[in-house]
Amino acid sequence: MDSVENVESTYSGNDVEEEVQEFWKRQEIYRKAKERRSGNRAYFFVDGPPYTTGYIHLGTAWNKILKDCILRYRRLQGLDVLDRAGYDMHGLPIEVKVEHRLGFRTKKEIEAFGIEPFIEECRQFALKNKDVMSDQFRRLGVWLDFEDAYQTLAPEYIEAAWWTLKRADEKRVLEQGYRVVNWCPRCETAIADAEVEYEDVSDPSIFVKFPLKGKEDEYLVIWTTTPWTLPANVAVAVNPQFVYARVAATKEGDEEILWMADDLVDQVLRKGRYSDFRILSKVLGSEMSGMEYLSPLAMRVPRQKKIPHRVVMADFVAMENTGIVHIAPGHGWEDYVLGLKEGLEVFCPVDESGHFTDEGGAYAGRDVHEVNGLVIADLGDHLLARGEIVHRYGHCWRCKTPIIYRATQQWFLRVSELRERMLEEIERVRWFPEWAGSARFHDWVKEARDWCISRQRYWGIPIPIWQCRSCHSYTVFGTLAELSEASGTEVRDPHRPYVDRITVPCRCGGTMERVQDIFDVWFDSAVASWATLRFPARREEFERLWPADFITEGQDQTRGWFYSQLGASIIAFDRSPYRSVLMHGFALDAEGRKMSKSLGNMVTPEEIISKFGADVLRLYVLSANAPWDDLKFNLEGVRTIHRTLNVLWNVYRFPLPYMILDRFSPPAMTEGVWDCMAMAKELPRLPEEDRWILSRTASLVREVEGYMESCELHRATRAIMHFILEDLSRWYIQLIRSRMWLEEDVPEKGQAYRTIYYVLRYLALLMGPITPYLAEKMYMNLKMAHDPESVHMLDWMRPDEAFLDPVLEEDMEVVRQFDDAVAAARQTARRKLRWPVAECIVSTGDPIVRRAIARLNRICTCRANSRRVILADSPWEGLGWRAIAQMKTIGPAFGKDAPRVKEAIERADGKVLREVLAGDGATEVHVGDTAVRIGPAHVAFDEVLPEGFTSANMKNATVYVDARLTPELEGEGYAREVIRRLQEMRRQLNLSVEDFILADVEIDDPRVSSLVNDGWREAIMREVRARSLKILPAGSDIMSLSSHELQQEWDVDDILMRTGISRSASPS
RNA sequence: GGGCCCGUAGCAUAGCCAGGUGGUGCGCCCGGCUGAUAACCGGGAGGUCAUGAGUUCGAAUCUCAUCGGGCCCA
Repeated sequence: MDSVENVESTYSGNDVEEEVQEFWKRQEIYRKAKERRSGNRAYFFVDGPPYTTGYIHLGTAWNKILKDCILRYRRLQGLDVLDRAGYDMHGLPIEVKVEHRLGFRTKKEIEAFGIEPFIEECRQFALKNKDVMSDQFRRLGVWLDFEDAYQTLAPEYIEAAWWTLKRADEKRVLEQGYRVVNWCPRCETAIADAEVEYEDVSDPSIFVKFPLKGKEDEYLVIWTTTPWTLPANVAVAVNPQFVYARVAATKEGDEEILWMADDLVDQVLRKGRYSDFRILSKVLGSEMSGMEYLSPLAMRVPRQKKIPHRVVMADFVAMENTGIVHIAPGHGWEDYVLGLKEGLEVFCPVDESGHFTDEGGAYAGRDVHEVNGLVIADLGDHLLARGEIVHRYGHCWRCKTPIIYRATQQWFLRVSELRERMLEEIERVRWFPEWAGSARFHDWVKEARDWCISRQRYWGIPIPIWQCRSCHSYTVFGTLAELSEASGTEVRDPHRPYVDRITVPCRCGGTMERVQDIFDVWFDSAVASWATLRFPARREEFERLWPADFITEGQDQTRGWFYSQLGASIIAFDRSPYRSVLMHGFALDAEGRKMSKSLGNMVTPEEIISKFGADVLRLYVLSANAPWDDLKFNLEGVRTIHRTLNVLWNVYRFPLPYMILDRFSPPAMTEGVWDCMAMAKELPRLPEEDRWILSRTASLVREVEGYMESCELHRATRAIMHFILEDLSRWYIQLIRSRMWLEEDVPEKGQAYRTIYYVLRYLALLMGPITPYLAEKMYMNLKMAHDPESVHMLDWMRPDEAFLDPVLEEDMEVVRQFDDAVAAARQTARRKLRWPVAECIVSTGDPIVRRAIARLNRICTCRANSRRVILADSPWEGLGWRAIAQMKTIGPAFGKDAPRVKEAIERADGKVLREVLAGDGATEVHVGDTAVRIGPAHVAFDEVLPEGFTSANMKNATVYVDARLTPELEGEGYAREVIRRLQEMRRQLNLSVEDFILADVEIDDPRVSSLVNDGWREAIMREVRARSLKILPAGSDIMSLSSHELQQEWDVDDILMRTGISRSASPS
């Protein structure tokens, strides 16, 4: 494998990414990876289109990373993945941005500027941002088709929306109606429920007296936070179930009669500062039906004089405020519905811009917010109380203007009629997590209201309805061709204002013109699943692929894209447009708060990438938590991930120099193609640690597969990281280091090369979907000449069953615990790992521990740096015991002799006493001249370690370490101290692995010097690759030291050592 | 006010569905290793499992209520 190269000593995500990006681009890897799967079983993914506002935030990045990870995985599995990216490019947000840029504040300014130049500005804005965002996504390593992204502004896309509306009309769910809608007075348009954002605001909170018709000083008391809607009042509602009181209330000597809910009398009158009251009578709400009253604003709003105000029944009236609700069907949804039921007049004296019309009488021309104050003033004595209230109020999602409710003429889709079908379809979809569908989405759809799809704006898909000026009949055009044919005009660009100019002759002889409205922008993305297949212009792909196999978006899209798509799809095809959905969480800051510009806690993907690289960001967001939980961004967590990838980098580069030195070549099937099956053949001959890591690898692949199937990406990534850190870095690599250093060409070295090569190839494959750059970089260096060009072109391979060895994995786990226990026992003994010990005893009754320690004894001995590792029963017979008198039982039993019994017990040989008690159950001790009988209850025993031993516990066993030194052990200990210093100096001279040196050592202790020299000189020379070495007591040969290139002094456990080394000139 | 989700050491997370000794990582303290080396490893301290009540022999886990956070709605 002469292609393997050494790599930089530290992992730099950005360097790797730059190189890999360059490779992908030069070799057109993305195209090739797709082509490789072309024609295979299809996997149809639909990208939820981000809105083209120009920057991506952490949540957007997370969203695309999730998509990319899953799609890369599917592609490795051989599926032909349809991965067209998409962009949402119409709508109010862009209009608002462009308005800001042009300095406009009203629609009139836009009209004056001209719709044509205005929408062209919008188009340019969207197109530019689309490209910026695509570049940002690419940098994240996201492989979606950005070249051919679907764009909601494209004519073919617009056609899909038109076609869908035509279906709605055919199915008779399209309706034109006069209804109350959310209205933004700044944007002068209806907005959808989904476009309303709720924020806390302070509003007036007023209690108003409505005079009863034909009565003197008798009133119904209502409460409202929108005084400006009082000029449009036509009724009040009471709850038929509630008890209402007729109260005589006194204030400043005057008495008046007030009606309100009985339970609320106290608090209302307190607010109105009444000094006294008495209840005259009580009635049920239902009995108040039909009572008539007058508007207190009749003098200001002439229209009010003609309105027959009355009391109506409504179940939605709550026991709050006064229990009587002011009803203005022109300005409230519930009011409007109630009005329909009761046949109330819909009075709406407010225009598009939120100003009162002439019908508003004294308020004509005034803004609603201004009218709030005027109304309060005009109410005069009819104002019972006033205050301020902070409550949630709806605002326009784009311009943040408080919305108002207005009754207007709009186009609707009667979604409420489709509710049952939608609920049925939800159950057929596979949801991740399950409750996203069964609970959350289900509950939302259950409440679904009709969808107002018309907007009185410019930048959007024009509603393809042409209506006759004379007879008012209308036609919905489903395609551009239909429109061309009917109008005799070629449709170049189906946007406003171009399509507005097209007229169609009506059957009645009149002329049809397009209705002025454009679509709600949510309707654009609602048709994405077929628009992205270029339906209806093309049918073949639609027939073959639709509905989508998978989509994934944030939890906010429950009411957004999950919903709009389902609604549109039920209308168009009567079935769900997606088969499975992963609902992911929101990106929050480290405190769990929403990221927002105003809070200043935004974290941009760029800042993370520039510091750590895209792979680190990817692995972080994928592993930090379950996809459906909110992501609490934590920089420390990102750093930890970076460290993990650095460990992977070290693991990967560790064997490379040795492989290069030995000209290692992986087993090949045919010339230059790796034979991944070869490993299985030599499996029985491999050392245990190799078979173990191969088993772990096989287990890991299975584990990852399972987690990927259930979208548990956090578990998949954590399993991989655990493997890298625990199994590979902290264990396997440690076990095979010495095998890598072997000079001779021995079989176990080749086996180690082949094994680690195999593991790294698999790891690169597994990590392809997660860290596509690093995986590619590893693969580029490891692959053989005729292997697939890219790690992303490999086929998912599941290792042979034969590799799985659960017993071996279990045994190795025991050994790792043993290893930890030995380290702990050594720490107690203050015996460094470098120093050998004579013996480790594993005392246990557990058959698994016994099996493991026996079978993997070679590894135990080596890891423990012990001459022997042996098994012993539990408790270990080498232990001593100290008898401890149990005064709780001795006291009552022996009375005043107790202290002397205690003394006798503790004087006895604990070990003997214990054996006797265990055997006979009782024995005698001598107290003075008499012998007394004692039993097990009177004595407890403490372990006593033999001199020089320490111990530590592991699971189901105790490890005893004999840390006593012998001259032989001491010699090796010091020898290893010498080796370590000479190696350190080699490093300082920057020598490479194969260089030789000349070395000399002076030890300031004649005994130690001769111990090391006599037994270990040759071994030291071998280890440090020395051609010559003198080991002498201090002062014997200073000249030899001073001649060296590098000299150093060391303090080794209070013994002074001087060392000197030089490069050996002779070639190796 | 309603629906869904979340709350476990300084921080982040596992365990919860199927009740029985609360794991892990980072950080911190102490030590080790040194041919992966501006790395790596071991040990230790650190927890009212948000709060309160209930079910149970036994609750982080099941139930209810409350508090805090998130998304969505009214």
